Amino acid sequence: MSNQEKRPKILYSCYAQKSSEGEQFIPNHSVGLVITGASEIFIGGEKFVFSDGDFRFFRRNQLARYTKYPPAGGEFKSISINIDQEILHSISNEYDLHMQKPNHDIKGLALEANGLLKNYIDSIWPYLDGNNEFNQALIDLKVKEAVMILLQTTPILKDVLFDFSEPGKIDLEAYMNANYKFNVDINRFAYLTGRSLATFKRDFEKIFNLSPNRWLQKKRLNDAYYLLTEKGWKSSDVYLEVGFKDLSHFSFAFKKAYGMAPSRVGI
DNA sequence: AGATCTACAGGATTTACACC
DNA sequence: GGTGTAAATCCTGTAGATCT
Repeated sequence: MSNQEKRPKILYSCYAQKSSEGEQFIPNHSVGLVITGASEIFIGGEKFVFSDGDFRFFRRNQLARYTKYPPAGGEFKSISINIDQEILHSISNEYDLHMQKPNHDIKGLALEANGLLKNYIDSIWPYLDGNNEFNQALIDLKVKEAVMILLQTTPILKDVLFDFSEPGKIDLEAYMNANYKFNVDINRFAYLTGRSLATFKRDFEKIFNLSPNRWLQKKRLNDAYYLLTEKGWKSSDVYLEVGFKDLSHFSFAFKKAYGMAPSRVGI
């Protein structure tokens, strides 16, 4: 029951803001290029830095926190190609390619900027402006081409690309403590820890004695309390940092938990 | 301006029940 | 036992109003 969301397979991003931060769930393997600007990406304790002309690969099923920096007076530009499971399955069947042994060490990779990749990206350009005008089969071929180039230039990725396993039942306590700041829904946490929604909630209750959302909010409010009292942050800076989406709800929840409004706690 | 409160839709949790 | 589903209930996220 992996929830397939509709996202374009070939994506051109362009940001002019001073620096943009965010967090994102990466559902599919992706390969791409930073055209101008720089980006920092944190995935599972690892930090990746990419800038102009760097090719990169990211493994699927990961939570990432990123910051994009446009060059002085310019825009951050990048291209990424989403490699979905369907296409990988068909390549696996067609060319009899299979994973030898699972490689979980690779979360992301800087790829060598060779001629194959450069020419491939050049050939992608026509696909970027005409929105949905392109035949799906044509786009699928381009994604397929990307996979073949990756296999040719970076053979170790074979054990990542053709790893079709779903996330196993991993240690819930460790995973949640490492990733609770990601403001993603419970369904996703359940999938990423290898459980159905029902089992996830039951296991969660056993370990933490709280339902997932209550525990998440307690954790986040705890962090907020620390930042407000020890670090002297303003509540308008804190609420996003700890994973709340809205200042009004943050102050409401905070007051309910600590008995006073966040702006009064630090004093 | 930032901070707080209120009301409501939709998402999350609880409860109950069927399956193996 | 452990597991998935459905309905009722509860709660969070959100917009807009109000306060400081």
